[in-house]
Amino acid sequence: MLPDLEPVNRESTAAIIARQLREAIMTGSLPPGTQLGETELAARFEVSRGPLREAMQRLVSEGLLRSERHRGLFVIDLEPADVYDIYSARCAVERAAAMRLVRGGDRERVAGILADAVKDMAEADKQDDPAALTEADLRFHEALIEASGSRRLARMARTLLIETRMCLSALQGTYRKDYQDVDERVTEHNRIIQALRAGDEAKLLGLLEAHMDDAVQRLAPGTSLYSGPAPAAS
Amino acid sequence: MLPDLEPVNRESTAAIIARQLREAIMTGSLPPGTQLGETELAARFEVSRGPLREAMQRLVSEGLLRSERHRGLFVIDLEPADVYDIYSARCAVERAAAMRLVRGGDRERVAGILADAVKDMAEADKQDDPAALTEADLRFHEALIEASGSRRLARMARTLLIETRMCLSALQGTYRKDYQDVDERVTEHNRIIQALRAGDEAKLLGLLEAHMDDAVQRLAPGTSLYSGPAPAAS
DNA sequence: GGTCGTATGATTGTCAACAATCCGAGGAGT
DNA sequence: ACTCCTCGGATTGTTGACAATCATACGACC
Repeated sequence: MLPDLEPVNRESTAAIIARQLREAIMTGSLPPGTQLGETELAARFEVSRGPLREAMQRLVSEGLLRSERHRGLFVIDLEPADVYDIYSARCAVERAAAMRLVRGGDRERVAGILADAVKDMAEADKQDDPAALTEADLRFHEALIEASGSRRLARMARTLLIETRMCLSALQGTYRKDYQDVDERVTEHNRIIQALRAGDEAKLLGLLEAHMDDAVQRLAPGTSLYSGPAPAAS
Repeated sequence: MLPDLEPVNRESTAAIIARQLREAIMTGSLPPGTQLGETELAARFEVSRGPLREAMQRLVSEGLLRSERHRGLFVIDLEPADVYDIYSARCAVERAAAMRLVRGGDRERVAGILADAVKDMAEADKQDDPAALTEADLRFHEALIEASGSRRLARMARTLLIETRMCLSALQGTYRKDYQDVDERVTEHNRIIQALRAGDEAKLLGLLEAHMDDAVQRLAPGTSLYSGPAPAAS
């Protein structure tokens, strides 16, 4: 009779606060190493310390915060080895998502969504807006995962994409100088869409791997997904 | 001067409780769908509801608990589609771990650890102890991930292995009847070790995928990693 | 001068009480 | 018999207060 209406299930306070904290960490409002003072944050969110602590525990279990007992919670700081760690994990997750899509998803619909993100990337490039470009880039990958329909891959990817943005912020200086390659980045994404449309799984996965490897080589010169983790693996 | 002594960093109460809750969910002491009454659990852990709630929020963010506001927290219940979801995610994670190992790990040392787990599997088989066999099986995969040295892969795998055990418990009936294939399972694991020792990445990854696919086909007859997710993908 | 001990302030960890919401039983009305 | 309303018990959500721990500044002592 009525169109399928889903159960209400309102969001818990901890979930809302956790989301805002994630956003703050991702955008750099809470830079790596920052201590999260409970009193101050609780006042800012206009809640007591209870719900705030619950939210922070979520981020601890996601690996975005590190806890030192009786000392406080700190935003994790990324070491060089984390670049490889993050991107190899992303590669695994996005590979799996792509496989699901090719093997049983609505490829054409997804390709359209992805194409929108790439269009935004090109737009951001034309307007010389690096922040918007990064945002569109991440949205591309987020959409790819989302479209796979896997709750678990989505949850993993969410954290990994936040950490990716943290990497980019931390290495912003060295990132800018390679900025001329933005055309190539757009092309890479377009080729991925093309392979998805064609249903060419081998090519799609290969392009994804190469895409991740490119990023690793840009962010951590001298290392590569194909040459294995750095000696000081985390 | 002194041998490298690491910072103390004691475990938080929430972390301890969270670990015990995970254990209880994994072993089936808290079956899927169970509501976690705060008063009762807090009394059992001999803490107040505060730390307990913090611990439970961790499990919510890991996806092991689902939260219904003003109603309570429940152990997730696994639907048929989750089998594919879990195993495809596991496949991705373990693939990535295996790649790291082949490309930059101490293959021989790891192979030894894995061989121990397989030996325990064979032992459990001889004594007709299915619980011990499952435990050894999971320890094999846990060790594989652990040896990869990736914090992120390890975190993902921890949750996935718990969910794997939940699947096995839920489908225990249909699992037992295929029990004659235990030799084959041991052999599969041994072949994986062999490929790892040889450093044959392509073979290693292929064996891992096949291993996961076998499990999917056993647990959810008619579906396969290679044929794509079921229509009602979660 | 340098090191150790001590006190002080601030922060985190924990708890018990209060408020808000949900669920079920019971009864009135049709 | 069925529906709706209401009420009571139980559970969750939130808060402020208290205890424990940590970091820093200051002063005593060698």
